[in-house]
Amino acid sequence: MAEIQSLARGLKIMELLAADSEPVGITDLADELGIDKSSASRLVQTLANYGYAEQDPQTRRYRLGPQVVRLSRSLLTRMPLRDEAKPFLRQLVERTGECAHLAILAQNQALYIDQVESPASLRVTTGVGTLAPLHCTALGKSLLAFGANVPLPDELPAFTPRTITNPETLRIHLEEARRQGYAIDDEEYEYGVRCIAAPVVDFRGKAIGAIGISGPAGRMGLDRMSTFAEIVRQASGALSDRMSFNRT
Amino acid sequence: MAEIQSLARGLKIMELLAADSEPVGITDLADELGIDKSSASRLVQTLANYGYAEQDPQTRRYRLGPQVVRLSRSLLTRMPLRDEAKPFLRQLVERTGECAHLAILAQNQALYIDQVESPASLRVTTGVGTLAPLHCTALGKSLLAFGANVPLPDELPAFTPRTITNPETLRIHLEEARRQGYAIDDEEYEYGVRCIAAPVVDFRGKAIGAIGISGPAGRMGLDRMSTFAEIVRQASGALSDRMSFNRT
DNA sequence: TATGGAGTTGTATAATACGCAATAGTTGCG
DNA sequence: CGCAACTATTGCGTATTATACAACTCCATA
Repeated sequence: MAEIQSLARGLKIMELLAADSEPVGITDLADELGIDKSSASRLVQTLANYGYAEQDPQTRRYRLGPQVVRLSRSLLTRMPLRDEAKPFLRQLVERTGECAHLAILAQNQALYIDQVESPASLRVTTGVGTLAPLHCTALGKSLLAFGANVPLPDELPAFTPRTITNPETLRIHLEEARRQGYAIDDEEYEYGVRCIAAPVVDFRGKAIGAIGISGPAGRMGLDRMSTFAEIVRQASGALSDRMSFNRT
Repeated sequence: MAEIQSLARGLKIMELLAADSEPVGITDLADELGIDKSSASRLVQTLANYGYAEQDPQTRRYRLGPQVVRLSRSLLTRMPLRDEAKPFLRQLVERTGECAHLAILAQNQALYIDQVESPASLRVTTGVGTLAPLHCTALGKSLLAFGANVPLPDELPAFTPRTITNPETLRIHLEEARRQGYAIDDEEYEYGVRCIAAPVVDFRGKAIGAIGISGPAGRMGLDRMSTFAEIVRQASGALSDRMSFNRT
């Protein structure tokens, strides 16, 4: 596991640039990485040469460059799951009136890779590229419950009073989700937001992703949850079938 | 302009991974960069360690990793222009029934950074992260005509018979766009697709981006173009006003 | 005008990434 | 079924290359 130091440092710089909402100065970068200013300067200049960083001409500080957007698109458009899922996401919005999302597993979190927005003016959008925890989101739970060899998170941080923080409770909860074929997030991640999601499975029945809907608790009343769940489950099933066909 | 070699090589590898739709092997990477296989292997391993590359367990080949999606989102969400533009994009879709797009200048090309889809089943979508040439798209022409110090492209490749390939013709065309306050793409980039776009300008009147609509030529008849142009111009003007206010 | 802070550049050193060669693992063909 | 050709990975000595230190420049501020 030989690691190229200067490449690793460059990647870390990109992450620092991404983490800070304000442009970052060379000195800060150098301090955070524990390297000299000169090294940081040259690394970030190299990033800038290739469009991965950008220098604010005024402040001489650096922020992320537009090249990362291109790479992201390249990855997303080459993802068969994403293409196949799109019509189902649209269908979900049409049938439920809520925003629909598609996520995959990345770094042991749920990575949102597509979204179709609801026409309602009050809606729950989650930008493409967002990472969310597995234990308190409907998409995350679907990935947990139906994924192959997905370990339970070590920590179960609480985001609202309803977040499940006990591993044993979560285990039972996931068991339930497996039985039902779908997972629910009942204001466990964000106040006033409920979600329903179901896994997209491959030919082995293991999750390669998850799709679901999110909406304000007002519209996603508990009485309507089972109806919505059925709609989501249908869509995820049909999408899973399509994905299995694609397997060579 | 000292460049860190191994970081540059790592970035180039990411671009190669992005360019190929199929996963790429170490040997190919090494050949294309003109370096040894061992170096390529170690570089791509480092990328993989940080989530910027992923190894297909079956073929041992590499593709882009999910980390780039995160970086992209981080960049896009921190872009004030994008937030401000969203309602105007929605408004454009509402008023014209066509897809609306937002682009900025990146690497002397038009980089699409947001999109709102039309509800019509026949629609012209351009994924976020797409790069398009400046000389034959409405958004690109807007950036060219109203940008500060944007050089005319050296080459004007033809994509359709209507593409403007003569620099002098383009110059006059841009002059016209400047006078009108908007730019048109009349099937110059893609058959059957017409676009109208106008610049988003800062307090100096220089373009920081452009918004516009794209639709099938059938619906975007030449008789309706001036109506649509007025709608786009209004939206871009209002958005420009908002962006000027934000300037400190 | 001086001063303190920023980022960039010059340079010698030594760490580091490099290429070569050998190994291990896989696919394909006879 | 076994050999051959190809793949990716690892060990290792060398020299390139990235590094840290320091000098320098550019700005803002006092």
